Amino acid sequence: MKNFTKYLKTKAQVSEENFELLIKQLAVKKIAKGTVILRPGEVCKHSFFVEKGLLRSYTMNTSGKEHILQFGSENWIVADRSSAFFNEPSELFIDAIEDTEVILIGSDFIEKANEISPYFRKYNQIALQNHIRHQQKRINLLLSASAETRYMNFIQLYPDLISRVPQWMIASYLGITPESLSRVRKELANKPLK
Amino acid sequence: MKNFTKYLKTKAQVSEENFELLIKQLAVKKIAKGTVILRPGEVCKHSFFVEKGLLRSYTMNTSGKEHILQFGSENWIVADRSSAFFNEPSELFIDAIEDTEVILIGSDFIEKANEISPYFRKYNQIALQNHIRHQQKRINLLLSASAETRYMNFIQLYPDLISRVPQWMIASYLGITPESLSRVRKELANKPLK
DNA sequence: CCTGGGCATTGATCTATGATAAGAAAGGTT
DNA sequence: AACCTTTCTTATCATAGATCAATGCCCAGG
Repeated sequence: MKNFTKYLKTKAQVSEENFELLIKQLAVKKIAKGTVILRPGEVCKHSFFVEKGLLRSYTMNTSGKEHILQFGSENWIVADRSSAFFNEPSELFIDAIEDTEVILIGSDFIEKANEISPYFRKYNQIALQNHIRHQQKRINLLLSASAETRYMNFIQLYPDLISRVPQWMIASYLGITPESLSRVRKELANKPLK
Repeated sequence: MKNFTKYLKTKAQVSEENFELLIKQLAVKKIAKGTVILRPGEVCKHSFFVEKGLLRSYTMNTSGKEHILQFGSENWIVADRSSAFFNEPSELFIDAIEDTEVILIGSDFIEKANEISPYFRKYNQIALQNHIRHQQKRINLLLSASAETRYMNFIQLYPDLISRVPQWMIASYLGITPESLSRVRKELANKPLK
């Protein structure tokens, strides 16, 4: 829980004593690589704070094709926000790309934390706004940029993920086929300008 | 201010007396068709509640191509949330597609409303979450669906906009060229199954 | 240390959508 | 009504990226 502790104390500015109160609401869980922890139809009852490892959320269309919405490595929170907030059945899968350790954050925790720390509420607000900003950038990229540009953007945004995520998943995140990504990479290798 | 009044009283459950207090913070503004009310580099100091008319927000890349992020007709709020919240320079344009009447909502208003009505804060939260959900759906569509599918989705989601928004703007929203949209429409007209 | 199943690469097509260009239609303005 | 501008359509050609198929690679488990 080291990362999460740090997260709470710095980002949400939770005091030592409040911290003691809060951690009682939490559960830690180990998730083996490949394990699915949320699937369509289920309500997303927890947000998953990644202590260690790597998660992904994705949709699957009727013909079985996956489309990755988010990766979450250490210190990221992965969840279906809509499902959790509105208490609706999710349309997403969430599973583990690596053996992963997560902190389960339920609504009870959120409520308690909101009561206890005014910063927590504020930090949550910031997190939501960041999410919106991030999604907006992604929409804009999808509307305007070529596969190559999107890939370069990905590299810049998530340099650490390049080596941890299989290439076909990156392709899925970018909205192209693995073959296309392979070609894009080849072309980039040839013109190593800069 | 009729629409906005209704909006405040129902969605944010503001009482009559509080309402009187709040409206002092507000300004109404008429915006002629084509007028730009936010441009890149400026900080978005107001959210625009559309009383009547139609706004759009969009980006423009270096070669002058526009990419529409949002339309906002009656009862919608249009703004650059990131710029407003984080007090950063915006990267968006906002302008009027029709002669439009907006309510200017500044941060002073938000703060006051939060003080006065607990529901207001809550409603704001809901609005943010809705925004996220909506963006996520759009990302998923852009990742997975053809131009035709995206267009049909648009029709279903915004039936009223089809007649009010010029077709090339819809194309821009969908991430395709006006010519392509014209083609898509032609094909849809030919196969009027269902 | 073999071996089999994901992954990545590569090549050969195929297809949806882009680019360009031109004409037709639709509005607004005088 | 006549005119000009903007929007929409249509046609042709060009291209990014998809699809299909084959090969090689790697490394995880027996």
